[in-house]
Amino acid sequence: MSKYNANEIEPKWQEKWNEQNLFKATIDESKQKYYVLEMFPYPSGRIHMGHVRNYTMGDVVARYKMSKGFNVLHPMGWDAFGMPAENAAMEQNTQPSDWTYKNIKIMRAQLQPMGLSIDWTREFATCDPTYYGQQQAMFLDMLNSGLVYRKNALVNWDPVDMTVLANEQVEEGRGWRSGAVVERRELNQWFFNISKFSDELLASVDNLSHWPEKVKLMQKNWIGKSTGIEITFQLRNAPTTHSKLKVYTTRPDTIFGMSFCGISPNHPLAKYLAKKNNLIKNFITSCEKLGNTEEALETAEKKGIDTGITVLHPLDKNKAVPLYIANFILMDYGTGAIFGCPAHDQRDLDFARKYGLEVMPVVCPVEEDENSFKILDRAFTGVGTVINSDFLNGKNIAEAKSLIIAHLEELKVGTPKVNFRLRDWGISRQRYWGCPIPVIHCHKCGIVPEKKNNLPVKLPATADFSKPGNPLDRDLNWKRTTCPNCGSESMRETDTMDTFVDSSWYFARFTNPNSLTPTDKKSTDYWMNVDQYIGGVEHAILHLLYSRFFARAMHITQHLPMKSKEPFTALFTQGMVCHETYSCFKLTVRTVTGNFEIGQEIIGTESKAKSTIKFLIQDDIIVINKPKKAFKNGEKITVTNSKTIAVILSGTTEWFSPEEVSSPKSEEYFKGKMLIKNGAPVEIGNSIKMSKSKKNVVDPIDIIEQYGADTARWFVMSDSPPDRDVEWTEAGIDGAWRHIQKVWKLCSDILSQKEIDSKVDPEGENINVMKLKKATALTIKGVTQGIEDFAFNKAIAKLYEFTNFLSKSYAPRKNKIEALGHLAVLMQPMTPHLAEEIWAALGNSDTIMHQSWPKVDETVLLEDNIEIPIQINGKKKFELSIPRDLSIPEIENLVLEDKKVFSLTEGNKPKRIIVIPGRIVNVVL
RNA sequence: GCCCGAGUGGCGGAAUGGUAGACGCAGCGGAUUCAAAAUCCGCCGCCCUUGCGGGUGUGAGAGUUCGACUCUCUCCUCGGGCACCA
Repeated sequence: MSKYNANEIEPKWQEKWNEQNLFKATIDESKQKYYVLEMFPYPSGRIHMGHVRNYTMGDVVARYKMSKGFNVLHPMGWDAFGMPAENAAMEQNTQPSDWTYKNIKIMRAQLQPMGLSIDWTREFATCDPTYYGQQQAMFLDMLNSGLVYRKNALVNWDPVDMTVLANEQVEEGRGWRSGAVVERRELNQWFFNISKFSDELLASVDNLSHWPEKVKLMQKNWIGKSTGIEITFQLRNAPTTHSKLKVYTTRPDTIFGMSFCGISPNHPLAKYLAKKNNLIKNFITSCEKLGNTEEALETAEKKGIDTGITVLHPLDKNKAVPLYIANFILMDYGTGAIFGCPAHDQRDLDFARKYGLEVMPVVCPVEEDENSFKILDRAFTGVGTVINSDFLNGKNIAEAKSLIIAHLEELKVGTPKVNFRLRDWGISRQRYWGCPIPVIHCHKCGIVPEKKNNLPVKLPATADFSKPGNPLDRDLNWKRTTCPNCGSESMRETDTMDTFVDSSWYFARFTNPNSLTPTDKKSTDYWMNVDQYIGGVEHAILHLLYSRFFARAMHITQHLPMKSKEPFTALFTQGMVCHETYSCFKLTVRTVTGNFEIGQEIIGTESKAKSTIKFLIQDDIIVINKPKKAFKNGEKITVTNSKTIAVILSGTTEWFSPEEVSSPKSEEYFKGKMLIKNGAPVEIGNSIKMSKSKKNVVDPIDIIEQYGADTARWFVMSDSPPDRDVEWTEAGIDGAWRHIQKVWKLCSDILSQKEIDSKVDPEGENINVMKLKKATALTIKGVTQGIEDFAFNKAIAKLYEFTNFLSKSYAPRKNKIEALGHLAVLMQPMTPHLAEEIWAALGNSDTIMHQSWPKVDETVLLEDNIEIPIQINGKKKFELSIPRDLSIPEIENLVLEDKKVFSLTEGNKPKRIIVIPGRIVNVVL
């Protein structure tokens, strides 16, 4: 046997697996199914380390479950619609579909060498008409069931991508993909009625017992349930069409502290007033412009305009407060109107201070005196006693709330109400590369659903990207059609669906990707739900919430069984793959002459220079404004002209990839890393998520070519817990590679060992066999537990331990061979190729995949004597070997009679002795 | 601002009320080698001690307990989520 050559061995086994169709999943009612799914990739063109980690985790689970006897479904597909394909089309003069399918081909070829146990016969891309046609069919069913509707709505408009974004896709006022500042526009849009399920989606989060708490909490917060009351106020001096104002509040207990009311600039009353009053009109216009930049959003001042209308207090006939239009009130939450109680709400307080409105506290903190309690610049939002509030005085907040709600209800001016932060899901996108919304605009019949027989509504094969905007809208050939209802000339809907729709049901489609309906009952009944779903935490809200909604909608439209309302039984969110970054600070400099010492700290003499200049060096000048690193490295560089200094005019950070840097040959130069091309020292930055922009990427393909898939798989699973970020290091991957070699060498060594060893004492041999059996049992236990708990790093630690143990064992050859077989089976989920190779070397002709997971032999774990730690006053002093099944009093006696204990206690009688059998003994003095 | 989570050797981490530092990486010493690589053996928290051994130690401080990395409270630092949601 020779060195383990992954490049030969891995493809060999992959071919054998394929020949035998080992991973093809078929319904078998006699076996228990297990559906493991990793979030499918976007076909960007190359796989990255994040994929390697994600798919290795899924593969470990899939292979483990297979060997546990489950009928495993482990599919793969492509989340293939979306903007990058259109951008590529624009930049490279190609078509989105060509670009996408080419990328899929490349990425499939890149995934294949990883040796994943995937049923590739189920593969599909969401841009396949066979997939999105079924999506359109479901859309029609959902339209029919009232789960889809169209409305005129203020939407987030991304001016760069020229499309609408969902609220969830706007991050800090910018488009999640383009980064462009989002504008508000009013457009006619398609919506999924996700908010209809707000309560249910919220409530059933608690039943997701195998989801990370973190994700559940994020979903809960996102849905954002609040309970309160809707109050109707009478207005005075208002237009007759708007004599009443509805306001939503969660703090009706503070109603006696009301000092103004406010409505959103988009409120119908505001719009009405704007028609008559230019000041109001201008104010509203300025509000729409405001809040466009990120800074404006953060520091936006509370502004308002007095409408001249007064609001009557429902419980205090003498009280009337002004009605403002205010920029901080959202139209799409509650009623778009509020009552302001400045003492107990920071926003209201800011507003009141600005406009000189009354601030009267109505809740007094317990430790304060109600007569002297004053609100300064911070609103009081804590608990306390109600004051200045008529019949509510002296009550606590909860009591006051229920009293006032009952009272307002009795007066018929209030209705208890629950509100949610979650809005309906706007899915219209003005893009080409997405699933067409299958409806037709007929000038006679209005909006008419396409007939199911005519599905899929296919995208035109090519699109024109020479102009901005939606190519579908310009493609009259495609757009023109006849009304399915009356046959008259009409136009297709040119909006396509948000790509999150595509990924909201792909897991269900995998159960039968060839079905002529979205799903079929037999397949979903058998394969659903996803038993283990694995992906990035970045999808904690959007994708996972949409999928939960879709599963419900699919149940209502009879595409999924009742049991699939929560489609993902267990969820695991893996951490990112990180790498340290390498950068140089590249400067534009102006040279100035002067008498300066090298290394001297100087102040920039040019007024344009913003920062204090630290040092500088040499003709072509390296100036670094982060001096620590520069200085350490300073010795290496000789300054030729000490009169030349540089003044920083501007600087940019330039990033370098790991391939571009190396360590200096001798550490005498400096510790750290340098650029290979010119020896310049680089600044080593924190380890952060691998990203193209920071260039801190390691290409999985290079790694697999160099070390093999098993090494890469082993490395990404070792060391770091899977839910945490893992740092990719050269030393780490080398270590993994050495271990693979070591296991293979161990296999060779054991097999080439002679059948020995007559010299060995029979009793000694017996002890070695027992030790090996015990180690085997402990390893099986540890690895099984590790995989079951998603603690792959611990499973791997056990395998390291066992390998080391086995390589030092003096047990006879036949026992070692048996142990080696166990090692191979236990390693199979992580390093399947190596496992197969060992299994074959041991003389087996069948694949190791058919080998079932070993069981722990508990009998060998029981020992007659156990080592038990002895503590004196809670501090461990030494260990004592005692017979396993002694009773507590027997242990006590044994310990008290022990010489060491006697000397440590100096003969004093212990106050107490605590015995935890099998664990510890604590002697308390 | 609000809500979560995490802080353990030089590094990744293990131990979730009972022996702190499993396992890996890096480092150090040795064997092998003409030499190197590879491999193998040993050491490896910190302080004192030639050694035996002792002390100390899980972000800081208090508390609960026979016993705390683990539970409670306060604080510090880092990471994440949400952010005019009335």
